[in-house]
Amino acid sequence: MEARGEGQGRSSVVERDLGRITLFADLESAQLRALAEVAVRRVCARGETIFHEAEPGSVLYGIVSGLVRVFKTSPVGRELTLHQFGPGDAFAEVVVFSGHPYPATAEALEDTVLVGLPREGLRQAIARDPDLALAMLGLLSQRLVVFVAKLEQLSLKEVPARLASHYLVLAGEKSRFQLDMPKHRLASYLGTIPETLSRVQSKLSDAGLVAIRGHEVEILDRQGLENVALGLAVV
Amino acid sequence: MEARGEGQGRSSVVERDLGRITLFADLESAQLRALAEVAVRRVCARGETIFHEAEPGSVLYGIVSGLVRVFKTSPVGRELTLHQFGPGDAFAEVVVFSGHPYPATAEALEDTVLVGLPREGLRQAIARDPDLALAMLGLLSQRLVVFVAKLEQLSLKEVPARLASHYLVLAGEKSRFQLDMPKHRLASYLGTIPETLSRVQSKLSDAGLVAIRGHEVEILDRQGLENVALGLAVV
DNA sequence: CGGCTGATTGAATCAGATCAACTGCTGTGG
DNA sequence: CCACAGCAGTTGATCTGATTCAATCAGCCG
Repeated sequence: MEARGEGQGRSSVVERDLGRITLFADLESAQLRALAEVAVRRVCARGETIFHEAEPGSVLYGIVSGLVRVFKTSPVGRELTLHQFGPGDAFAEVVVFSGHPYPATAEALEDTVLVGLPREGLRQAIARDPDLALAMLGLLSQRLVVFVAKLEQLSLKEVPARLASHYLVLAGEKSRFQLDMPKHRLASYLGTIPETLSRVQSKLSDAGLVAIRGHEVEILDRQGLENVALGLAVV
Repeated sequence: MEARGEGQGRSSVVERDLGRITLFADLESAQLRALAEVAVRRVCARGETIFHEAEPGSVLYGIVSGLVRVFKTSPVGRELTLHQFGPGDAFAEVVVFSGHPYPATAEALEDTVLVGLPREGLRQAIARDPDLALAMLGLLSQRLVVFVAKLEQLSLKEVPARLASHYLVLAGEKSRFQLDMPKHRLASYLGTIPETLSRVQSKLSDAGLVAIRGHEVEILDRQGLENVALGLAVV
């Protein structure tokens, strides 16, 4: 449970938490204090559901610490992971501006501390501060770009191409990196299932494009991997 | 070609056009006039490409009249239609706020009149007018909701379920309606190909759920169709 | 040492894509 | 007015990527 102290004490804790959210990092301290007035702290245990798909609600969350997964579930139990968020990230912006219920389910993957911002308080802050408005628009646009890429992958690319691009994104400039989630979740993130992911991973290894040991991946043939990612080469 | 008249004349034409875009419909006339100063009119012939995927750019478009399709193309030539937009709609908001190049290609399906708003002018208008900011946030959120639904459909539902939901959306309360695009484009919109769409459509007809004559669809068994849409029933 | 979860492998199956042929409609030009 | 080119749509036969089901294996922790 949270401290229930009134006024200054509670508020300044939340204010500090808010400052850690990227979206609010550049706010004037007066703005931040105003937001802190309406913000609520929420602590979730690992495994806890933060909100459920189709549940009506109007609060945007920022992650102070912890890890959160946002996903959709099919009637037959398969899952599609839409995002995995860490400290500093904000999510569920959509319910604040669209009036829709939560379009997906959010779950805490670790013990997680959140700051929640209810619709009205946030809308007022945005109305008062154009920079915050633009920052929020940037965040949503960013999200849209990611979704368009995901749609393209799901509809037009096969699993090897999706996995190859994912590796390339994670790798960036480097040639070795760590997978940031267990493989069954990576499968759900790529819109497939663990068995298929496993087979595809072997194929990429056998083709000499990557080497995998546990959660560590090394890129051996970047060009080849890019060709697979673009669908130009088969594995 | 467009009239090239300076000042009042040209500006007021654009101003009238801007007022027809839903996003700007509620703007004060002073705001509208300011926007009109930076807006450019653009006329596209049927079949013309408005912008191409990966092309750098920074202008948001509103549709004064005509019809526009936004889509992604795969290396092997398959297409995924992301949206079809008509008069009053705005599109390509993403490039204004994210700095990314256009994430998809836009094509005029009919002779089309557009108003284009370059990044800086629009950002200034938004900074000045909180209501416009909120309207824009609402639009982007709306878009995100649509994309999440599309992602779910592509990854978790099979083609019959996608087609059934599409019918239900188009139908609304009514039991008869017109398809708003030719079938090959509907296929691309649902993430499949014309042959498959054709077969699935027959299945829905054979199961007595719908009746189809040309572009007119009649819903015969709403409950049954909803079950298919949810993936609860097979056809 | 069990027992659990995550990961892998194999065999069978299936939805959807591909390839190819054919129908029907519409508009154009001889 | 008919012939025919051309595109939209349908239908059939086949192929294939991916899922399903089942069994096994590896690592980890109590």
